[in-house]
Amino acid sequence: MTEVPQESLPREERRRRTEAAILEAARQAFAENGFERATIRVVAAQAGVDPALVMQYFGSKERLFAAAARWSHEHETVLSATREQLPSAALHDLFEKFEGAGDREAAVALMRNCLTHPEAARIMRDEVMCDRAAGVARTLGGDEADLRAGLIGACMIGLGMARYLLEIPPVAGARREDVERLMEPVLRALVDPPA
Amino acid sequence: MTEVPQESLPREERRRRTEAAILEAARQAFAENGFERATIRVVAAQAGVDPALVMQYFGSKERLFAAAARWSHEHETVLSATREQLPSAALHDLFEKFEGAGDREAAVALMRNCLTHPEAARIMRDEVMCDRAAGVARTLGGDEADLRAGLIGACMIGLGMARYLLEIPPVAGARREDVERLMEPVLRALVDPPA
DNA sequence: CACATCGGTCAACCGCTGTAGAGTGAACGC
DNA sequence: GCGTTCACTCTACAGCGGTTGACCGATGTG
Repeated sequence: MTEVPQESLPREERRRRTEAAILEAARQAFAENGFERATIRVVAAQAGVDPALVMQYFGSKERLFAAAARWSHEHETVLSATREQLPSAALHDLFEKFEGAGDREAAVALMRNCLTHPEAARIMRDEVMCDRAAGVARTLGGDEADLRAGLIGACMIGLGMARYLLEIPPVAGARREDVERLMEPVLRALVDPPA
Repeated sequence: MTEVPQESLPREERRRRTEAAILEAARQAFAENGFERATIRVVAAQAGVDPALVMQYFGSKERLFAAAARWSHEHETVLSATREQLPSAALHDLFEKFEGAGDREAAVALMRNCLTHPEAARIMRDEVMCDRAAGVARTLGGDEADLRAGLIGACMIGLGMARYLLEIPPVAGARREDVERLMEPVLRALVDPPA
């Protein structure tokens, strides 16, 4: 967002673009450096704007973060998947989130901060994990469905962090298809636990 | 570490106890609030000591963190396990680390900060994951051994974070044996990948 | 006992960062 | 055209937090 020229645009459009520029800069900063190390001043500079304007638009750094770090549930397939489809659906959702077209930065921003920022932790626990796990548990059925669904979520968290945030070489460097092929049976062991 | 009385102890012993008190307070603070939110002042107060003394002992907040957040590899069994034992060995190591006798706080401190603190990320990636994964890969053998070992690590990271840091209810509240029983076949799917 | 040493404290500095309030010039409605 | 509105900027405040250097009193040593 290095200075998009906004000369003589209608006010409404101007406002929307500025807000979008700030949000994008914020997502990038929060995703890259984490909440604490990301400063309003850097966000503003990246958006080509005065720091005070960020406050005017979002009120506080906390609220800016809340607006920037969203976990979009659209295009997710895991909740409408059958037992059979569930493993590949879960993997597909993760890949799409981080390698697909949507705003990957927002997801990274949330994930990067979920261990150190209270609100990010809450969203991750309640909205991303618990709600979804409850739906998955219904699909699973059988004994300990809640725990099995939670463990599926845990594995997905681990895979996401290892591949996209920690960037552990063999996991981050592998081709998507290879990871999918190897992980599918892993998740299946939680869908259909052996006796 | 609320005020251990140290009247009239030999200097050397006094020094050791103070250093230990600071380290314990630091581990707790870093584990609980993360690097940025943990302040030298709070650490010092918790250790019953002046903030300046912390600097005198450790030089800087960075070095204090490096001293506090260690991932002890002692008592780990995964590297000496056979293919057959590997899944339960990995789970055993994780449980022992976080529920066993050793200093759990140091491990939590490292894990909590590995997404936002550069040095913590480095340790997690290089020392905790890569080195161990290389050993595990040798035990595994076969095709894509490195990737499979990395994915085992990823699952362990996910399990650890979900259970001990994010505290996702079904995973955090489950009994250790139940998690072990359900996760063992999960890891086995990476040890002996189905054709 | 006198002097050096060392654990420990006190007070202060200084840079950074979130935040607030007044001000400015261009777009808008009449 | 003209006053109003609104996006936006400038400047400044205030608190926090890492870090420092001078200082103090007890412990050790000859």
